[in-house]
Amino acid sequence: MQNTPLSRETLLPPLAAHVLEHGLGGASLRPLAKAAGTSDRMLIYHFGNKETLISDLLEYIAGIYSAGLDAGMGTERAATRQEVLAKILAQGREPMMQPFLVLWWEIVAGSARGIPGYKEAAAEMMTRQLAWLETQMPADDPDPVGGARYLLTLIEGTLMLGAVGHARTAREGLLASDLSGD
Amino acid sequence: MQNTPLSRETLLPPLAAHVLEHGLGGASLRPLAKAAGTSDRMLIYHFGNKETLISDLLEYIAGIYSAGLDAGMGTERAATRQEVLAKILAQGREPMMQPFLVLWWEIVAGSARGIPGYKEAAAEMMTRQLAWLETQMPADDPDPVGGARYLLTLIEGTLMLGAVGHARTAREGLLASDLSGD
DNA sequence: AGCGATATGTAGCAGGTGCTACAAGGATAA
DNA sequence: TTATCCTTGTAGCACCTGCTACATATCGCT
Repeated sequence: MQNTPLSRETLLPPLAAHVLEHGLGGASLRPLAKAAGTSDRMLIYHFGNKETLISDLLEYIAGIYSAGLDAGMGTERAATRQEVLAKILAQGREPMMQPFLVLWWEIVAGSARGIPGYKEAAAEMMTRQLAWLETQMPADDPDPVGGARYLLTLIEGTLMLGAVGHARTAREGLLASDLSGD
Repeated sequence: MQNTPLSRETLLPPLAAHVLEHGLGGASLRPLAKAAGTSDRMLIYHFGNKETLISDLLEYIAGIYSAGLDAGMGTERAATRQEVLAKILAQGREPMMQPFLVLWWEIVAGSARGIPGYKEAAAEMMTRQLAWLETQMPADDPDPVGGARYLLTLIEGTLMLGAVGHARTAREGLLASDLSGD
């Protein structure tokens, strides 16, 4: 009956799609299995238990995210930190990114609460974003490494405020800063 | 048997304590009721359903948080933005604040996902924190309103990075900024 | 052809979920 | 006293939870 052989590799993409749409918190085996065209029985068979399923899934999603960052990197370099910031925040406002952002806060929450697998995935994604951000810094930036960390802090703060309906607060805060870097 | 009459008001404090310790995600009626010394039956009776229970609880917790901010406000004013930032981040590192922070990310996640009641509570808490932050700005700050928004963005970004194990990244980022304000 | 390993379907278990039906206590008002 | 309303306890329902026992089916290998 099945056309494609079942394995972790073939299962993870539809599982990730389901989680991106419906979230991690309410993700239970039977809906997940349905999204992957299988049964809960098979998910347990291939992953052992739910906890490692979620861990593997988070790792996989972190991988997609990293790949997406690399792919979405524009060709021309920004000239100022403001431009870098504006470019990234604009990217975060794109509809395509929304499910990712929503899931992201769930991962942060799980990480803060110490749920197995969450902190690893979250830290991995942040490390990747930081590395990517360093490549995006202006060519003449006096301190690209520190600047990237500074911008990352501002970006995450802005995203958080946006998530709770305070996008305007963050925008006004950024306007009130100069971002000069020295 | 019961010494204190049951009502929303008497139920909310023990419920909030339970949620601060065990989180919102896994909070189900029977454990919540047990923490409050009642039965799930009574929780439904007094709140109607679980959704309004959680909404009321979030509102109540937001209230505690605001009160705590007011109470925790030091007497002497900081002289520079760096001092304000350092003071607040030090406060966020206190053990007493940890359950609150952990819960906070769950609220942010719920807000981002649009779960009823979460966005209201989160926005309320941010509004309060912003107002409090404005009162904390240095007396000679050139732009206390914008500066408070800027600092709030930095604070939340720092807290988020801390939640995912990147506290050091945020610290280095803040060192690389000057925070001057003009 | 026979055999063992891998893979999958069906059924089900023990426990948890939000919520409700029903009855009964207790206070209060007539 | 009787009637009424507010509050509470006991059972229970229908469903969902992760996971498992058991029986097949399918495959490569000898």
